[in-house]
Amino acid sequence: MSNDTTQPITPPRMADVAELAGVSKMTVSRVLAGKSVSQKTLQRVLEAIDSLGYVPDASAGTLSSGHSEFIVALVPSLMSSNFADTIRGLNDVVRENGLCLLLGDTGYQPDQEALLVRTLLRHRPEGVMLTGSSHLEITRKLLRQAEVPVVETWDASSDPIEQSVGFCNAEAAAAMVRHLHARGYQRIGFIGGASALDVRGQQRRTGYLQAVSSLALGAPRLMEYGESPITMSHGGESIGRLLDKWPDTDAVMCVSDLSAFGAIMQCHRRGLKVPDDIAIAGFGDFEVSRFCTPTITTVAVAPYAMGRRAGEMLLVSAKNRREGVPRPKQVCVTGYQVLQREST
Amino acid sequence: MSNDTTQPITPPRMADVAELAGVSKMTVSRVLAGKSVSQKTLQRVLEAIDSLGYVPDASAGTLSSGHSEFIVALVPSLMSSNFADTIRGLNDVVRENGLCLLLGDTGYQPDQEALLVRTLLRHRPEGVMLTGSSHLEITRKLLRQAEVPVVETWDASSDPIEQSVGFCNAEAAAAMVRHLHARGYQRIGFIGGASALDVRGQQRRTGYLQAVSSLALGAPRLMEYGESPITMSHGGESIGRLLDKWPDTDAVMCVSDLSAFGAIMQCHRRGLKVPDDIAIAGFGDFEVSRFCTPTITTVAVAPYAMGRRAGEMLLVSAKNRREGVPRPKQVCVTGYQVLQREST
DNA sequence: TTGAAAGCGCTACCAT
DNA sequence: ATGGTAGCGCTTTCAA
Repeated sequence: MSNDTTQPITPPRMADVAELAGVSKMTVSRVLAGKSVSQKTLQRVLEAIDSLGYVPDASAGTLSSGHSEFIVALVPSLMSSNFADTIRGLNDVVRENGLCLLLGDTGYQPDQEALLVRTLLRHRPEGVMLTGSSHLEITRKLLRQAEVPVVETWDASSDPIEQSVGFCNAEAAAAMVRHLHARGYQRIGFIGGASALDVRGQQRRTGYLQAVSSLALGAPRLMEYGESPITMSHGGESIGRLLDKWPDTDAVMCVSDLSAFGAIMQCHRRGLKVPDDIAIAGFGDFEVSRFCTPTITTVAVAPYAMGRRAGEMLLVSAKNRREGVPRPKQVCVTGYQVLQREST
Repeated sequence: MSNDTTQPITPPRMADVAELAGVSKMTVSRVLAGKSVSQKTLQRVLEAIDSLGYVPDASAGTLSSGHSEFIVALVPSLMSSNFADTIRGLNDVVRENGLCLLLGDTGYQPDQEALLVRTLLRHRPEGVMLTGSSHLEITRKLLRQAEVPVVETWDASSDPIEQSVGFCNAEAAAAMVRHLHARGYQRIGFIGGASALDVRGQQRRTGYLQAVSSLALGAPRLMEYGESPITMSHGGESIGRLLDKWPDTDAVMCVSDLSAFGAIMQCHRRGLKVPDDIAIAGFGDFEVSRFCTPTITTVAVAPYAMGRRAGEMLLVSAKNRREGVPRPKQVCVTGYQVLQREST
């Protein structure tokens, strides 16, 4: 009968490895850190680690060294493939450098963001990636006091907390309006969410309004409806409302490809041809916009690249902090591109 | 001229708070843990915390208490909205209970999974969520040795490492084939990825093969092509190949709604009507399948619910571990449902 | 190349 | 209700 005790068995510690290998803890520590030890010692230590199944305790290491090897990332929503791509880019860089990702989902709630920042700062991350440039003052204060490297993404902020990587959402949306106008459309509407918390959506709306105004396209045709995150169902409902209100609309730009797709499907059901009866454009270059019929004219941004860049900026900044090098504010403006496809 | 020094300022520690409040560290610790202290003391401590901007150090707490308050989650891909939903469900539960999510992306690579497990185990998580039930022996061993609560998701494993929550992918796929057959389709094909590493995709293929065999539908029409994660482009290319090989196919089931969508769009381009000329079904009930034209017949699973359930199981298991209560193996089978829509 | 000692910031435990 | 003491398991620093 085997001794099947259930009481907590403490996992092996570094001292156990040291004893088994016949060396001191320090030597084991050096092996783990990849520092130079003699060939023979290395061998013995590795064997001991292996035979004990030793896994170093990160909290002890962090406490002692002052380096957590954590990067925190906060996104408004885990559901959007756009933010997921940014996380993926960040994670790739983070993993390549042996760090870990601590993820938080703010649900587009600034107070939730503040709460997450406060909670996650306890782990003394080496860097924090935020989404957008709009944050509560308490959030900024917590970050400032922690002196932690911060990079804001998805928005080319003019006054970042520290660094930012992104584009101007208003400008990109305006570019789409100008593009539609250049193709001959005159009565251009906009479909977006009703939530003021979706700052990037609001910025795109602002860009639309500015472009409509400067092109003298008449009164704006603004349909704001539904909560973020914007989904496909959003587009179907919104286009109906917009056309009810302004039946002679000849083109619509949507705050997201997802709602553009929903809008197109709804038009088809209503017997409207896209783009012959009405043109519909999206934003974000989601996968669906490349594969649906008609393919959707959109604005490509670079979510994955933003994530990677954010990771790189964070790592440089973390290094500078360790070395006491000053960290100037920095804005990295990424490009966007209007992609003309079949829907306009 | 302000004293703009760049040298690292150590953040306030608990002792600083204690001193300012005129109490001992222990009292501060109790306040933070929400334990009972006198009203007056509480007030003073909270004020001190606030005025210093004190943020407790999690690594010190973890080292001392033995509790990390981390939950680790490993997914094959951050891009799939299905896995993102599971993460969201898990994260919601995790956050509701004040813990943090450590996220890892295995890229469908078992060795990457093992590496992540090894790395993340250093943080002594209170629980680990894995995707699928197929893992390297080293992964299982690391997890077993750590005695950490583990739950595998997306697969009703008959022999879980500890717990599992999911459904039988083969059975669900077979149910779809039977559904198609019941609607009168006879020459049913299957489109999936070519990668053996996508275990759930392979299981669905197995289910297809079993159903085709038991229904005596003749030789299987199997098109395996492309790498995971399966995307929309996958479906377009695969359907072409499948129809080239077996032109009289009357129905196709795809390993994912995304490839089903791609396949349908490709059919439209070829002038084939769906479902009149060919029926196409998907798997997973992605958003696109509810909104495209025709809407796509699919198998709904419950990604978000699986994530939540996994989180709950993990927390219970973590509590049991703390209290020395034995943790029996446990399999939670979640449902699936064939949704008949327009595409079949 | 290796080792011994000190201590990182917190919590458990036992006093008072 | 509150405080003192003793570590948690590592890395840093200095010495050999």
